[in-house]
Amino acid sequence: MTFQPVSDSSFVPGEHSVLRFWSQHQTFRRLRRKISGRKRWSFLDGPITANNPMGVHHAWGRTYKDTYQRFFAMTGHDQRFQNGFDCQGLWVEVEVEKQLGLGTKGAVLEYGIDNFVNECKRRVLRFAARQTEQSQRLGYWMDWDDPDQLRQLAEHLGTDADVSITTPSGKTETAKAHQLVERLGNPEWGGSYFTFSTENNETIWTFLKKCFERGKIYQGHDVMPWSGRGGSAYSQMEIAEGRKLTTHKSVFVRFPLRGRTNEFLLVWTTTPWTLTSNVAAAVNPDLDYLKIQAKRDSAIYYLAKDNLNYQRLATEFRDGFGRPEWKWPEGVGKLKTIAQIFKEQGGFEELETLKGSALVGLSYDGPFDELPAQQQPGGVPVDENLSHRTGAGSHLVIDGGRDSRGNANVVAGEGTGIVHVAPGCGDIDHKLGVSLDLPVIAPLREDGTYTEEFGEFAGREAISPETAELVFERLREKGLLVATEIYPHIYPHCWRTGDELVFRLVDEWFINMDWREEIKDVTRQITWLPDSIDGQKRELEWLSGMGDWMISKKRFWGLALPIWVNENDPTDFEVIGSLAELKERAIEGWGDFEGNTPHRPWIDGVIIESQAEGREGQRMRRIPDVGNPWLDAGIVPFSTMGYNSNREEWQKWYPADLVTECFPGQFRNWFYSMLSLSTMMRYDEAENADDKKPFRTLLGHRLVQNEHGKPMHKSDGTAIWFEEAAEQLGVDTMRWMYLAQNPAADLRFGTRHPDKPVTLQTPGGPTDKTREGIPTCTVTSSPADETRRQILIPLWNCYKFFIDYAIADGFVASDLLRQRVALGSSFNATSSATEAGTGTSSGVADRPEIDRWILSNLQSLIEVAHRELPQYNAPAFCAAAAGFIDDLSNWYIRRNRRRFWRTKDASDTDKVAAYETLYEVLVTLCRLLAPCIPFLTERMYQNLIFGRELSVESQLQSAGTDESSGQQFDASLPESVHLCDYPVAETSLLDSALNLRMAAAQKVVRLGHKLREESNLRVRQPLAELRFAANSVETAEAIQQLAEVIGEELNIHSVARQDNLDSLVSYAYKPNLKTLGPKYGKLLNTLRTRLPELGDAVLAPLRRGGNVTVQLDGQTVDLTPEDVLISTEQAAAWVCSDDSGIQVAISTVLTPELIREGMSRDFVRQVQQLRKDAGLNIQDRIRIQFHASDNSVLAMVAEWGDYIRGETLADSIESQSSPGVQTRSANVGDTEATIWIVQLT
RNA sequence: GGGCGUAUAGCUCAGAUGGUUAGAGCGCAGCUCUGAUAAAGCUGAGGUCCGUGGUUCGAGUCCACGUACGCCCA
Repeated sequence: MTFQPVSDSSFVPGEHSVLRFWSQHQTFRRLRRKISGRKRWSFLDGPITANNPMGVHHAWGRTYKDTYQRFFAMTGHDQRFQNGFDCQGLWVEVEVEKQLGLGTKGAVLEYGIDNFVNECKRRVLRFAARQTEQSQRLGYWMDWDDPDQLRQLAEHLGTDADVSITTPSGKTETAKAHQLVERLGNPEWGGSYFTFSTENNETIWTFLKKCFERGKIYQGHDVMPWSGRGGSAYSQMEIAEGRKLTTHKSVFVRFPLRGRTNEFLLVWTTTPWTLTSNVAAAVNPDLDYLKIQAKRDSAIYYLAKDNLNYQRLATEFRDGFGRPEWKWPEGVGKLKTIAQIFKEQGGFEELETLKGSALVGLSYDGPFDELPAQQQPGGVPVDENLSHRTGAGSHLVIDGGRDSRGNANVVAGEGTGIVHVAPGCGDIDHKLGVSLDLPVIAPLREDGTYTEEFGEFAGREAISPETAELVFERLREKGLLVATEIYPHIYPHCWRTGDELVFRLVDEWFINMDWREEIKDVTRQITWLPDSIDGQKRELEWLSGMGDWMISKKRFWGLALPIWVNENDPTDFEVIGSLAELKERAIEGWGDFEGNTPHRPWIDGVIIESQAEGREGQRMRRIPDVGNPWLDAGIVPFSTMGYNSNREEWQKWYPADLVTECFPGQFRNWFYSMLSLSTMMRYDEAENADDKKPFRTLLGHRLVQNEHGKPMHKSDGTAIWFEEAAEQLGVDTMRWMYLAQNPAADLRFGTRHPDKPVTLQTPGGPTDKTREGIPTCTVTSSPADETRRQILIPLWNCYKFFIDYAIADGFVASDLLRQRVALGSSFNATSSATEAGTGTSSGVADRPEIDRWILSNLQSLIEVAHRELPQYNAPAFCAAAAGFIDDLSNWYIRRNRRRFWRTKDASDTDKVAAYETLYEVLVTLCRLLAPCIPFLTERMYQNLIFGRELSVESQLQSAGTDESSGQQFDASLPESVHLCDYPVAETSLLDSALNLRMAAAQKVVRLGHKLREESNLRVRQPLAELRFAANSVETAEAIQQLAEVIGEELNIHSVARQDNLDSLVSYAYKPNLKTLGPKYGKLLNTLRTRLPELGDAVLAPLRRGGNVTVQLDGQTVDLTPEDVLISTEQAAAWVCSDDSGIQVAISTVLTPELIREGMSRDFVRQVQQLRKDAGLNIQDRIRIQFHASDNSVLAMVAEWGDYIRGETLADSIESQSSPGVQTRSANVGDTEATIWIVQLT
């Protein structure tokens, strides 16, 4: 077998050819066959939302997922390789609404829920196909569905046509599209799981049924953040994600006190529309309030004393609102103090101070008491229990009370200290109202407009500015308006549509989470990585503080919540646990439903009968709500592993060994939902919390940011699409970046330049826009450049170096050698091969020290891999691998180049040892790095083992023909690096003493380079002698053994060991504070100044390991060698330096001989550059011609001609009287010469 | 308002258990090396280790208070 020549790295086209290779050779399928039936390693994929194409932020987690799966496959673990798609929920609806131009819930109803839901399914299938293709480009090996088939299914959804598909497992299935779609991902078919599958939805029913059996499901009424256009309430977690800085027109309004003439409560609000629903006014009884009188109309106002001159939002005006992007809005003035507002209106006078408690109990006239809503007994909607009260009749000053932590709800500062309370419009307001039996006035319908009880406001949209203006207008007419202003604040917005949220009274369904302690116990059983972010603590904190879980949403596309309610009695409801149970209970509608998926609208028509005592036979109808999508994702540890369909199989894979996701947010989303659902699912099956955990280890990682550490946004074109990065940076590069990154820190990935469009060379040909039609743009990334420069290119060049010389030299890897390096030493076949020798003339033990050194380092790296990767610590492995590549490139190969250059000689065992060592290192390194950078390692492996180059060119040539034609491949060797076993360290090759020896030599070299630099002696100038001494015999011997290597590297003729450098250097002494401190305490300061003064005369014995006793300030001080730090200072004609016990001196004397030798090196160097510039091959021969006016050059050539010819493969060197045409003027020593070469054919 | 965390070179960050002249990578400047390298090596400039007190022979490190920023919760 011969190696194929290697050109430059061409990472991206190389990746394309590897993808083709894997596909043609079905490499992944073979891997699965190889590990089938082995011990299991269970990975559970967190579903990716199949609603948009992937960006680079998705690729981080997917790189972890792929790398660890590949690692565990190579270490012989069977796996499921199942990807997941998150399919249901509002995020899909929002996109589909946009796509169809449906702005409101009403528009959706008009379009038809069935059409709408089918469109949602189609969107999911199309983006699942898209993300599948993107994932494949990343090299992510999963049991993927055929993307084209997913698109085909999308096309046929909603039609009656039969569709045929071939499943990933190879089965052919024919049915209507929706019937195939609902079964995607089932164990018999294989492929990704889809959370819209019937299995997934039905398993959530199982969960909800268990909740119901434990009495945890209830219907609640609450004031919830609500989006009018979205027509939906929001959970706490969603609000936190949607906060934005905005401005509102806020208003100071006055409420006339009943029974007092011209006296008012001064009230302030940022939501004028809620004034229509005012019921009460809250004060803090402990706070001081002022009574002031306005000069203009002699009106008397009450307000909190501290608020009168309070600089409202002063810090925000200066510093913004807590995030960089939340600066004070331009064009909005600084806020006025209340005092200033009154001054501008004619001035005021302070009358008296009183406690808030003095105000409690006063009644007042509301601003909109004429509205029917204010007049309606029991409030809006009517509460029968409060039918004796109306809103208008309840206007009292109340105590604002305290929150759960004991803080007052009403505080001084912003506002007036008197808070307008509308229990139908606010969360705290609602709680207050409930506690005081105040009637609730809820003004808004689902679409965010006023109900009919609100007079002229009826039908108006609450959040529209016109509504606010109408409120101001009416207040003005009534003489209640004091002032308005533009007020910036952080306000909740819909996290998807960006609309402002309002607070609205709604009926929703909840899970009572009073079993949180059970979940916390389960949480404690799990390993949370990385350590530094305290994931377990964060999760426990969330679980401690979380409220009940609102699981319903008044939407269309999602889990059909299996809650059936008695049409006559809303308190009579039941949760159905399976479709079988539903079928049994159904009295109406089952026939129409059967054959459809359990989604709206099809399931909505199924009616069952109540079995409640006294209600038997009454009709029950499903609530129209759909479920919270985190239920969909949280159930996957059960649904995807066959909990309901094949319990035995499920037990094999549960719990998962690993889940990994981007963690900000997931503590209250996916992690939370999985923990909760698993705890409930297992409550009646397992005793110990440990048996309930859905996964053993969680690996979280932070966010991908742009290069400046700022978030990337789709909206401003700074978010990088996956293919933009993949085709410009290369996915091996990206993968290394992700893997080497500390998962606890944001990754500053790179920058997209929206103003610089670029054509991408994709595997499918050139393209200048994404599939969605977005122009593709230039992406720059300095971490990617760095990764390529420091890792991938050096690795590639090590490989190219080997191949170049192996070809030039005719080195052929023997079958035995190939077997040994490809199969690894854990195989019997190989160990015998090792014993029998590998066709080489030397075993490892006989190879030079530097060969054994790199092989020893290789074994260390293997050990690091086996230690770190099972602990999911890729950064530690990557760091070690980077160090190894650096050692290989900048020390091993750099120091050994000459061994490869030597002319051909079959008996040159040292040269063979060099080739075999480098060959073994390269192949083993490929196997080690294969899980991390699967493309590059595959290309290298194919050539190193099979002499097959996966280049673009060879792909083009072989297109249409059998790729392997003309090549014989050894079937006994793994066909792909990914079918190899992961390397196991050969402990007999580990030699830590050797590592220390080499480290000492490298230290000497570093010192030598430093000395040359300091004394301005370039390396090409040979020097006569280096002397060294060390503080231990071992170190000195180590350096001595590597003296030749050191001399070569430093270009110094003699490297000589000395007992000491006394004759060349003087010594400086310093106390070692660390050892002396504890012994002498306060004497240390004296010691510090006096000890160096004692000098070599007194302290010399310390250098030879002896002790010294001295008198200082009348105290006896015993010094051991450890107590003193010794450094060197230089003497004449030598320069010296030292580092951790090693001392080095270099002779700086330049003799004429040395100078001529240096000139010869310069001369060679110039010729080599000429060879390179002329593009000569390494074995091409030349003739050298030169012209020099200085005789010293001629003298040098006369002396060193043989050397120059040997180094440069020159047949002759000829001095010319004048410069030639193509010449190079070059410095040779201190003089100049012009040199040119002629190639010999 | 509560809890947690962070503050070290122009940028990004290391700096168990207190110890002498506080490091690395990137960037910058210079030098060197190169028959694999888009490289690499070396040297240099660049630091009130957020501030103030304290403990100690000795504090970037431990303690207290303050300041700024981040995250979580309310």
